[in-house]
Amino acid sequence: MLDISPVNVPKAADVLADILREKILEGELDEGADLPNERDLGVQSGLSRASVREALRILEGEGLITTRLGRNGGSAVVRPSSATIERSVGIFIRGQRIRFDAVLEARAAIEPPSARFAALHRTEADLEEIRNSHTKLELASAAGDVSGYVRANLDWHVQVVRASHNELLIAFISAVSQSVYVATDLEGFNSVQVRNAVIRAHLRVMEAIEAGDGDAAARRMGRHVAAYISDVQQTQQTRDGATPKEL
Amino acid sequence: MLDISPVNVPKAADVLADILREKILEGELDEGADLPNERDLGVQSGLSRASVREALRILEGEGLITTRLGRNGGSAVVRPSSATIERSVGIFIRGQRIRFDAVLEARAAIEPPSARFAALHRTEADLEEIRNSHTKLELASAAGDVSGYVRANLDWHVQVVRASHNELLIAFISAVSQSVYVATDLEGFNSVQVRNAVIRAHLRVMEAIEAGDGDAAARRMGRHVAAYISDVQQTQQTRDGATPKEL
DNA sequence: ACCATTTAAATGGTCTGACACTAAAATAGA
DNA sequence: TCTATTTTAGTGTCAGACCATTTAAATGGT
Repeated sequence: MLDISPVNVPKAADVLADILREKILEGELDEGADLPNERDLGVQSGLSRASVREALRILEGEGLITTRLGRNGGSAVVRPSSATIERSVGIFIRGQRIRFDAVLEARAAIEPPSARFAALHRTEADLEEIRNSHTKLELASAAGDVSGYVRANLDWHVQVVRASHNELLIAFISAVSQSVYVATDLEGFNSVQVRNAVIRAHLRVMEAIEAGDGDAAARRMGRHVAAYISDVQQTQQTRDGATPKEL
Repeated sequence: MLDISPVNVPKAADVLADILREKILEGELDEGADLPNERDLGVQSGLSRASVREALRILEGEGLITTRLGRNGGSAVVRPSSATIERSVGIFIRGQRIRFDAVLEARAAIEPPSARFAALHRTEADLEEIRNSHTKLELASAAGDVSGYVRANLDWHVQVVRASHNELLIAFISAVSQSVYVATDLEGFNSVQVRNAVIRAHLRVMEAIEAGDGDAAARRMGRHVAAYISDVQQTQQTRDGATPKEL
């Protein structure tokens, strides 16, 4: 007797989405190119408009197209940005109940090597951005604006990684930072000592990046994030005992 | 006169998807829970079945639900896995034309600290998995099966990161490895010397992980990936001149 | 009573056709 | 020429039907 393995029946919308995705990623449709309107796509593909719409919605979810309303509307190809990664990482963290510690650990893993690359590849414009973020940080700290301080802090770290000019690391750090921000307990950073220590650490890292000293940048960033993590952990323990924090 | 900024009109499907997503991530609907069928969801939400389906398709794309056909079918909540991250990273790399160098650089950044965590957190089962992967690597290398060798090599690296027990780092490395594999030039590993050097490096890393020596694991892994990258770059240069490789 | 077979129900997948809404372009009016 | 209006090309949404698939229930044979 014939032994047929379970045949996979792909859905019409998936098939169309696969075809269009490949055309986009292959470069046959480059950025800004308009796709045919939904009715035409239906006629061309032999599918109903409903299926075509589902396919387009898939691609939109993947960040490959945007769809505009009204005359001259329709779907146009866009470059997938790190936003897609950030979204999926955010969902992953929340959905898997990744422990906050693990998120910080990932940050601690990525940032020192990123700082090294930043020291090696940074441009003058990059330094400018990093200094700007640091200035905001100092201002917020002096003003006692804890929320602004936390935001500026995260932004500084993202800017440093940006200077590495490695788009993947930038995307990862952005994704992780997003989640760090929503979970960071603002009260933990009310201490002036902690804030001042952070500022001093940032200055040392910036010096190394400016000097193009990759080893020093990585080493100092490593110490800085390690100190940050132990601060966070201490704050958590004094506040709510041994309860492991979840996102 | 009143000055109203352009109001954002969310689409029906997006609104419903937002609501359901929040219920899922909040834990109100936990893993395995069945959503109402599409018709009921339509009645409950006051939307048409088409809009409901679009909402469900969004959630499916985010890896939050799966949908089964037939009687007792329907949509059920699932835990978002790293597969979602892998997909978005893959699309990002291809869509942004991230240079192969940058992908390798990201790997080089993530793996050494991951190896450190692996040394600190690995279990006996982890060691077993790593050793298994390494055995496959040696067999493929001895048999001259270059494709199998490359696959086993990537698998070994993923297993090491797995031993770190940090789900985020695992997801990142899996995502990146996926892309490394499809872009790896097999011919670069035709050299027996290169393959043997890799095997020796793996052995040294494994020793450190087994011994729980985080510093050594990170250091050795760092040297290993650096050597790997310079091998790849040399192969590329001797073959096709200065053409930068894209994914 | 037990097992194999057939039937029916539940549910997602797809199609058709219509109308509503939006935003840009064409047109008309001053 | 400039502004207000109308047209129009497109997506957004809906309603309803039918198809396809899976499984539970009914049926029947032993």
